[in-house]
Amino acid sequence: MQQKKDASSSSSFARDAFAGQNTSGRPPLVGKEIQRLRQEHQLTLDELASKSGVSKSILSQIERDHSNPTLSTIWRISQALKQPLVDMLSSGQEKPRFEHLKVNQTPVVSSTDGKFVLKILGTLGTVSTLQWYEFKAEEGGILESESHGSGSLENLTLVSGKLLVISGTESRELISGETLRFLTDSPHRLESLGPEPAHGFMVNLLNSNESF
Amino acid sequence: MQQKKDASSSSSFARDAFAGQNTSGRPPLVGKEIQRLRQEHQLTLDELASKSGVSKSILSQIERDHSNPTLSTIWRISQALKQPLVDMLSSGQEKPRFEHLKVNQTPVVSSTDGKFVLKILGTLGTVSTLQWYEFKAEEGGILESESHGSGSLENLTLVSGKLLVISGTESRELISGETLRFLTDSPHRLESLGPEPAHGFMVNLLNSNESF
DNA sequence: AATTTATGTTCAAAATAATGAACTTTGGTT
DNA sequence: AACCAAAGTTCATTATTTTGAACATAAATT
Repeated sequence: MQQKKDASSSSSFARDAFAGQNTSGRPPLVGKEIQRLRQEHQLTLDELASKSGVSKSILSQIERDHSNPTLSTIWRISQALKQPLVDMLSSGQEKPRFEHLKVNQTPVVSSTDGKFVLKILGTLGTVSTLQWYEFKAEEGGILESESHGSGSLENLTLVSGKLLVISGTESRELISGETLRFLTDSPHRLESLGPEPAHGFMVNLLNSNESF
Repeated sequence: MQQKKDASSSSSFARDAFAGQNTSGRPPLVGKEIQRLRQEHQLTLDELASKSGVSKSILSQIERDHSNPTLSTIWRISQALKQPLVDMLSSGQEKPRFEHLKVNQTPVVSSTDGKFVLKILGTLGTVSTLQWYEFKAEEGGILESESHGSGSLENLTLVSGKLLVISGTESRELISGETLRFLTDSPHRLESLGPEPAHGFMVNLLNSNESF
């Protein structure tokens, strides 16, 4: 008899996890989340094992965080549970927690030529992860932005006018009433095509560079 | 001499990746992305190895997708590169850059008398903690809402018209261009005072105390 | 060109994740 | 309670990742 595997594998995983120069945080513990999802789908370990192609024994250990799964293993599980891999990993981590907003002074930012005006309506989050704006731009008004960091998302709704949106190599044209959601992890640019002034709203989700 | 490791480990990783019942897709290939990030940070394999605590030999293999890294390994690398783990994984799988909602695809909610129209522009959060809207209400249009849960916050910006906001026992009158922020942990009510239609924008932060 | 230095790749061994079978536990039924 | 079936856990083995050292390759200096 050997009490080797489970007990020691568990502790060695923990050691492994904390190795290296990293002082803060730890690798995501996906066990709870996987178990939750599995139960939500009303699957037994055997069923998930056959769906995912991952053995039930390792599933059992992963759910209890007694094993340090391989990328391909996590991926196969996420596929079987129809859950984006990325969501599964981030779920264990901190959720955005909301804090109270400071008084809104509605600061205004405008392009150098004054043709593009941005009104900051609100900001939220400990690391300013969310901001929303109203914008007005006369014909030819341009707003150029740097990357907001990987994973950042911009949500544009055009109330009136015509707007050209360029992000990375792609571009879209928006007409009145339309909404566009796009990644802003690369420089991007908004241009009012006129003839009537563009007017709309924008909600930006900035990806904080927290551990996750 | 054995030509085992690199050659066969590569192919066995591939086999592994496609095993199981999953028919479509494949696990994210993080190699390219990791290499890109490392070079962006101007790090050598040795340097990244010492920063991350992951041996340089395995780094070399991971960058060439000759190994199927462990969750903790990827995590340590992502930490050293100051890159959210989740971003690193999703970078391989192309996400649509744009999501373009045409006018008629934007979900609309309206009051029974049709005088208050709410356009849902976007939602965010795995537990739907954030939503934003555009609204238009002709004179007399009323929107009644239940409590959104304690700690929930509503952010209203009025573009045009006049709006009466009642939350709990308090009430405020908003005129064009103003922004109001208030707690919605009790039933509340918006009323367009006219004569011109009220038009504005709303960002709601729902405080979800879900158990996870 | 030869020598050193820096960077990346492969090797052999050690560590551990993954597997299938055996075992235990849980819940329901007679 | 004894039995049974279903679900989860542990066991022994195998397959792979991970490691540190040796090796190879490229770049710079003499």
